[in-house]
Amino acid sequence: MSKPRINTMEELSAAIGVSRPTLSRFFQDPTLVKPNTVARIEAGLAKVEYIPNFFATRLNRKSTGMIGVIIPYLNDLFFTKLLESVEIAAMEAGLTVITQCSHSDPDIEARAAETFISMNVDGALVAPLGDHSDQAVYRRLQSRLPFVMMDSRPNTMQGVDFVGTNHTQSTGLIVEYLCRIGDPPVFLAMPRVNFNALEREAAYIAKMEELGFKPQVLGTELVNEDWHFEKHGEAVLDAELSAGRLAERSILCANDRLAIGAIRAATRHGLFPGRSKEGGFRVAGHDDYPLCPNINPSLTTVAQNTDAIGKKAVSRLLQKISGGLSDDTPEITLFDGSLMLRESA
Amino acid sequence: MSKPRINTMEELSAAIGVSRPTLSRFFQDPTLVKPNTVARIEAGLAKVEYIPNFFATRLNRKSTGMIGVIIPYLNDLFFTKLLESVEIAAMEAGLTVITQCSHSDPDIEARAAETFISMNVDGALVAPLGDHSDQAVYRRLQSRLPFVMMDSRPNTMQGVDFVGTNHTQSTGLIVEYLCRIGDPPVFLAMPRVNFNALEREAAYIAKMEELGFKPQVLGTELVNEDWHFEKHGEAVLDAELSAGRLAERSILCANDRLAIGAIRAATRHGLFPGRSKEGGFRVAGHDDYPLCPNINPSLTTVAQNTDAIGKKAVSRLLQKISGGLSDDTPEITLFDGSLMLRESA
DNA sequence: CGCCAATATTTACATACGTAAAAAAGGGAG
DNA sequence: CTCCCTTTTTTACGTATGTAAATATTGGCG
Repeated sequence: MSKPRINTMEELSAAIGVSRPTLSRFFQDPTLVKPNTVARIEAGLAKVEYIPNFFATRLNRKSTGMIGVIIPYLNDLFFTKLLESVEIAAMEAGLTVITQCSHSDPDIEARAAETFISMNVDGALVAPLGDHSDQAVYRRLQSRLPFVMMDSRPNTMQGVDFVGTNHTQSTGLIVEYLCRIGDPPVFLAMPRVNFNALEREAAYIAKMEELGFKPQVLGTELVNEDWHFEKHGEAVLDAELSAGRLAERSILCANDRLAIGAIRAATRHGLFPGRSKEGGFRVAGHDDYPLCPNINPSLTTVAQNTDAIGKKAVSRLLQKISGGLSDDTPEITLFDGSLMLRESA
Repeated sequence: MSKPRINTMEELSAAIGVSRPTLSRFFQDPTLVKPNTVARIEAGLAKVEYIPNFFATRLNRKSTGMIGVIIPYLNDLFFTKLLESVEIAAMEAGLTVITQCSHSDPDIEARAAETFISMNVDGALVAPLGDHSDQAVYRRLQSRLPFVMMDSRPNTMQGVDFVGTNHTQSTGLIVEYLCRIGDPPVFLAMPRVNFNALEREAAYIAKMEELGFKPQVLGTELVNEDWHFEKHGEAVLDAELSAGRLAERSILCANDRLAIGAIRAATRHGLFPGRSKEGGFRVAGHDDYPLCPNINPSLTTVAQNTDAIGKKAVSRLLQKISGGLSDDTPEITLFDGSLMLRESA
């Protein structure tokens, strides 16, 4: 059952009668070794238990075959979807992904960056924490590694490669839809924890003005710091409804989690958002959170293409790693959002 | 702005006039070096940019200070909460966590295990994939590393350290509650993707029989493999309600995501689950998914103590790593669930 | 001023493997 | 059988650090 365990290539070399450098080449790429020898090595490996040491193999290589990924939160299905897309794309490219989560803490984010540097990762992918994270960290990563930002981008980081959503388009899309089908929406803003919050808000205002409507933004004051979006949305809408406002309006929420809270507040006030009845009370969100189709009513929203963002971030990082770029102009890729029409608006 | 970059301890030694072995000890623990020298080193470090190489530092140590964690899914807030708890506990213990996600794929899970072994991690924490994962992988990890399983445990892995929830207690608790306040519940089972599914189902049956009621289990046939719990719950309940059954019953769902789907099906049939009206239609879940308080109606459920599970798993692993265990009897720790009374039941 | 203990440095070797160059072996063609 | 080319082995050094032992230095104290 349990084969003899061999710890080093040296021992393995002695055990199966093939020289260590040949073994080294074999483990890097078996095609570098004659088929005859490959067969001999594989026969030998079948009889013992040996795994090359991860650290030792990477210590003296120009490339470690690893990339570092930092995401700000784990308890958010948006980042989780993004991470999944990144991990799968990286795996297909043969890279080992080292993931670190900032857990809402800029210090942890900074430490993660140092860890990546000390690991000699080939590159780093970062979804930033928000406006309270230390941007020196990003600059430092950028100066030392192939580096791509995802999802949101500090406005002081213009010179960096970035992959995200075109919030002007995506927010504009749903504003236009809401205005076309019914009353122009008010905007339930999210706490300004990151830069997308401001972009969406600005996009809402711009589109409303373009259509000749007066924008109205609610809930910009930060209720709490803890990303309790649902509670925030619920509290803001509850206050409005209690004051006798908004009961016949359309409400565009800056993200789906706010919308989930808003719907809950509405229901408690006896309102059931929906697009069935023309012109009535409606709620829409942004992001296409995985639970949107399953809540009551299912949430009309605009989907971010997390899959495309993750894939593109990895492929762009690979480009920068391979270094075959004629110019090093930062590339900004923004994917369009797509309308997900469901019951709530 | 940019300090001279120094890549090796050797260079650093030359640059600031302190011997390399002293620097080595300094980076491992500054208290091993005289305060005077510490000050000299820190003054030197302030003038240059240097980070010890992660791999080199770990190559020749008995302990790498790293633990590997495998979780089966990323897009599930339960695992995400568990991972968060684990990461924070590990961080407090000064460990570097290497996280790998199986992405529903036993092959990926197996590869992750090999990666951990090749990295010489000090120990591994695994939340298994379910009944289609290769249990040889777990045995292999167990034979080579301090190893603790979390969340769910294959019944063929009895001799392993395990930390999870006492499903007999937790499920019993909510069954007892539902029976006490209203009609005895039917059980909406989850697709049998893991071993907890069976435990909860068995616990439901046992408690019902203990209370003198006839158990009734629905939805054991696997609708899909993809953990689309919400769709499964919705489909099963929709079928029942369409057939004119269950409209006045209480429904205990094997987990909250099923319950979310069940509530959606109910709402579409004009039913609004709640405990306000005694004895009417009710829906309850299991796990205390983060969104439970925010859906409509908010979901009555029984909370798994993910925080305690994560902390305990880490501390148990640390015990095994330090090796100060008089016996090596596997330890099974099961935390009780706690009732979260909300609107739905 | 000299001694002792604490600390630092020197020296040397270890970790597990990558990599390059030179030497040896093997295999096929003539 | 010999030559030539390919592949493998040998040899040696490199990667960045840990660690142990011997030696040197330092500081405090009598």
